[in-house]
Amino acid sequence: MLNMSSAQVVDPSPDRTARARIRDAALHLFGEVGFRATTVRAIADRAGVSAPLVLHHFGSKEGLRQSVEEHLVTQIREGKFATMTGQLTPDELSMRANAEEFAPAMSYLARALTEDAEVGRHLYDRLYQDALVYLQAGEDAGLIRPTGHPEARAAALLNAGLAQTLLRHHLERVLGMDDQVEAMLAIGPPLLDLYTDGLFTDSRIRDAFSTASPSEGTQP
Amino acid sequence: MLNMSSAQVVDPSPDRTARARIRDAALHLFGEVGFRATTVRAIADRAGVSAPLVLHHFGSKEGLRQSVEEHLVTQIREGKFATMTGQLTPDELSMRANAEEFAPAMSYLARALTEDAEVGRHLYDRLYQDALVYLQAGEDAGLIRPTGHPEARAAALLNAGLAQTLLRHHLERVLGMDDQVEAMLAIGPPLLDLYTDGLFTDSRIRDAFSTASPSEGTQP
DNA sequence: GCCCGGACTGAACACACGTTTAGCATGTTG
DNA sequence: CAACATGCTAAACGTGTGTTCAGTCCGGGC
Repeated sequence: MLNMSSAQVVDPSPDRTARARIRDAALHLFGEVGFRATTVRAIADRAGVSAPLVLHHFGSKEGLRQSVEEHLVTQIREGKFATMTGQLTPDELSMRANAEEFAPAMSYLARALTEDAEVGRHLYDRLYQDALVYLQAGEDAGLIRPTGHPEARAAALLNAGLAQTLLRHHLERVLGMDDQVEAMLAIGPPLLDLYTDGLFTDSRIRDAFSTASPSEGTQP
Repeated sequence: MLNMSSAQVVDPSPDRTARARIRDAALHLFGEVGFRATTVRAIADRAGVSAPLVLHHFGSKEGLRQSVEEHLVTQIREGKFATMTGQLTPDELSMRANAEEFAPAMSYLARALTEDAEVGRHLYDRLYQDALVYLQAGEDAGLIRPTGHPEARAAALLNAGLAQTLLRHHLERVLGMDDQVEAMLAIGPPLLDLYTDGLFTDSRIRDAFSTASPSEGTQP
């Protein structure tokens, strides 16, 4: 908010239509600092246009948000953003490319997930359905253990995956990593170990919970 | 924001000092809708006082936030909020009591964790240290599996636990639960199974990742 | 009684910001 | 050429909101 007026006019391709530049600028700023903290003038500055032009094209700041979100919803439908749940990882290079390309959208969606925005619900529901069928397919193929609570398991695992994106800044900080990709790579092995062997050495802890009360929680 | 002026003046104990009522009202509203979206007048209404009195006691809206956060930091130091990472669960009744008592603070801190607020870093660092020593103690006691990446594992598990709080609204929605405690109880068993047996039936998936590249990620 | 300081209020101020208005180019159509 | 639409801007307007001002009430010390 301080030197918002002096925001650099990033014009990677100055020939693109002003309307597109405005929408990109809005996505970037909304994702970075949030909708309310972003001023129409800051969006205009970043897109290299005047403030009234923003409203000329989108009617209002709220209309601009809706346009941004509609664009995101189509991308959600196309199955992008699956990487938010923990990288599917072809290789590090493509991870970096993906992270860079979708960083603004990811920031926006991360924000939308923790507030109760329509687009956040949309994304979560999609990822949840994906997780359900993915886990079921793994079960059918004999790769994933069966469970008596498929919905709860899918949701819990989805949350665990999303958390690595939502809390990426903290992850980088405590692990001393320089960027998100590095941090994601660092937690890969321990997560694979967790998913393969579990965390406990035996069933004593689970037994303790199941005898104490018929259903219970867990620890870090 | 609509009928913010008609916010009910919740006065559970009208004898408490105005200063305390103001701080409570601020914590509640900041946690509910965020700092920027909360007006000084709304805080004053909720506390049953006038807007200038808020500033008389705390200097400015920003000063009020700092006062709120200082109060939270002392509570963090006292080790409250450990339940954010997945309930330690004495029993359902105390879970509900705890959830109710700390709901406003939890909302505030959940928000602080996903933005990059000072108090959020403070909380995360504390929980991370707790997780590290907790897991190490479990290892020493022979209950937790050893790992070659204790920091990364602790951070990843901490995130997974926190996610259940950060994404509680989505969890409730997709599982059709009525409140957070119910949802937490629902994911307890699958998480215990995950921690006890793992998710995969054998090590094929991990092997595939370790042969493909020396370090890699995961799926929902 | 008098004074002083602190809690407290209604009214007003100042600024930020979304939005509106009026107008200027430029290109296209009749 | 006239008429008009389109993309765009500078300037101004109106409102919401943090903050300040001036003053009231009240309790305690002298």
